[in-house]
Amino acid sequence: MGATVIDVAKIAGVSRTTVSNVFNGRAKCSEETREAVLSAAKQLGYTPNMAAKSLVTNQSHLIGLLLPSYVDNNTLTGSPFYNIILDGMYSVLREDEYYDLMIFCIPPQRVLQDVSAWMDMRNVDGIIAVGEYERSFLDELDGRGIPVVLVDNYALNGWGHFSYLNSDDTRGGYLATKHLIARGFRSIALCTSTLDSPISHKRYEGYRQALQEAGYQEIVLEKIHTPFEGGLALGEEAIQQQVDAAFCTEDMIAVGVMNALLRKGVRIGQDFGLVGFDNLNISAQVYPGLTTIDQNIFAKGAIAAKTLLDILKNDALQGSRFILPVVLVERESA
Amino acid sequence: MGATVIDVAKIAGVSRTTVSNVFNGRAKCSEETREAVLSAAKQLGYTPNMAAKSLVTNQSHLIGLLLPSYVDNNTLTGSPFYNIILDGMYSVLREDEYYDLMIFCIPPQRVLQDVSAWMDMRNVDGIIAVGEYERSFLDELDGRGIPVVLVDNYALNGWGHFSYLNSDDTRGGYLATKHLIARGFRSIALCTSTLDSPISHKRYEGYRQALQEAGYQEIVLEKIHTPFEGGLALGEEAIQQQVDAAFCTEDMIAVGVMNALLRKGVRIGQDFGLVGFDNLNISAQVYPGLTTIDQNIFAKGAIAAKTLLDILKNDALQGSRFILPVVLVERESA
DNA sequence: CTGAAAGCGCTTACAG
DNA sequence: CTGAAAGCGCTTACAG
Repeated sequence: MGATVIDVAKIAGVSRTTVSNVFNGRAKCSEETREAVLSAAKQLGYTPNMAAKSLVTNQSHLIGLLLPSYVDNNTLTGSPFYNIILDGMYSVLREDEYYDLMIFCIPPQRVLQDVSAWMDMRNVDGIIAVGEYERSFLDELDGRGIPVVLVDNYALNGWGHFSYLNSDDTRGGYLATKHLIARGFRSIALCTSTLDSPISHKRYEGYRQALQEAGYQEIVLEKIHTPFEGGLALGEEAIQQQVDAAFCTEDMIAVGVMNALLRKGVRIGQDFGLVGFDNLNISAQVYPGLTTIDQNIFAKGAIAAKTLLDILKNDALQGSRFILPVVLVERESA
Repeated sequence: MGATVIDVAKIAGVSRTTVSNVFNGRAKCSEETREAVLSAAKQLGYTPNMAAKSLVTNQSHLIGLLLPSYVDNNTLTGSPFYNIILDGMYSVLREDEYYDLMIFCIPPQRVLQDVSAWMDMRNVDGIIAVGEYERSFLDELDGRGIPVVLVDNYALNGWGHFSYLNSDDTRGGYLATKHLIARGFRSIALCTSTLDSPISHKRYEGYRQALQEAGYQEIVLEKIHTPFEGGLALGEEAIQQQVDAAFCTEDMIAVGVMNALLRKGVRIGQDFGLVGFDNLNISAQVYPGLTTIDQNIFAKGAIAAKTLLDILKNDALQGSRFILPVVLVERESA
């Protein structure tokens, strides 16, 4: 609130250097000195000022979290995915009170340049970036020289400061489609926003592979929109095309499809098989429950944070690529 | 990235004071000097370092956001409420690139003392606190001398640095219950986690008032749990008690109740009337759609942020109390 | 309209 | 094991 290292030094009867040393465990010092400093600090309610500390050490202990934009600008609201991944990150950061997260939601109008200036201004020690970004922006990120953890980004290697974290998207698509086939469905559509997104494309590849193995035909239904609303439209489409099952590349799309079908009186699980991807809370909350691919988003957030912290503390190397396993969670929809 | 005020001064051929003046619009200066400084800054890619700035001005341009704990520690995942309110806050902060948010999720084990030290360390300029807190912690918050905006907190007045933001919870409870009565339901339960929470209690008061006016009996069903799981149990309870309608104090509870009832073959909307509170996205995504009380959470977040910024800029006074209107959104569940 | 000097609260070689 | 001194990048009276 006000006490500085000088106040503590005065009361403890030592120099500021010693106070600093005690707090940072730098130089050895006698046990008495240590205790004198600590008790003086406690008495004064002393807390080191990060701004001052940051200025001299050039470490802000701040992590920048980059989140992609959404159609309607409300990144967080758009999908529960972000909640969960944030909770995962905080679960790790909490144990390391030292590091704080600063979120940069990047809406379409906000030029990436602004974001860059922002990171300069706050002097972030590291970055976690979720989703896909322009190549030139990635170049710039890498150019900062600080560690970056990329989550759900399928950019190829070649940068020195990036580490990658993905789910096994292809396998997820494969497992989902295999399950629908095993359940006896024969006309299985893929419902997605757009296959232009690398992540959707990976999931599509798994879908295609499973269909090929079974000798079935692929039916790709795309609809660019916010996930739920897109799903609503895709549900109508699925009925028109007379497919009897769908693998959706996101749970929220599946929830939209389900809603559209229930409205038409289709019995989900019997007449129509539906599998999502993510295992968001909502997939267990709708009725009938949604069968889906669990990608453990919470762990993803935790691992992203852990990876970055380890690199910052020189406990890990940059450049790793980590792929999280996925698993099918069977509920009532297929 | 590296350029300092000195580098800029050198290139522009002026003193650091002048550079600082130009950037902060402090003293008047000739147009030529201004341009020289600006172009030098641009050339060098200069961005003022917040840590240094903060150290001398004693303003961090950091806002601390306090979020309450959840049963399972995963604050954000627990309810989509937080997404939306965050989006609302960011919508305001984005226009004011200068301010950043730092989130403090407060799980049960994290002593409030730690949080306090944290705010000291980061030297936050202001605080937004969502939910209820211990009286002693509120005392301490007020004692910091920085502005605090309390959201969904029903603590009484008496502190000098607090401003309050609430929804019209009582009216919401009243509207919801009135609606169920008008729909012809006669045995209307209130489903909630606990009436010990002031916010639930306010909603309960509206419920009670409406019932009294109609001469109906109140039936309070409580279940302390995460909202959805609690709702599941409350749904069972509602069937046993043979009530024919329920007003739930949160949408997520209502979603749980709905799930439990659908599972028993109850036709929601016809056999059973259900009204929630919040108007989360999920209330429009489940089938049948959930009738609910809209409290415009996005606006709540935006207003909270705006209120704090205005106070920080001396454009507004502390101590205001703002109550947001609520409105009933009719869907299919009642 | 512009600049020299002091200082914000801390850490970091360096000397003792 | 401990301390005096310089310095991190900025702003702020104050003088001119």
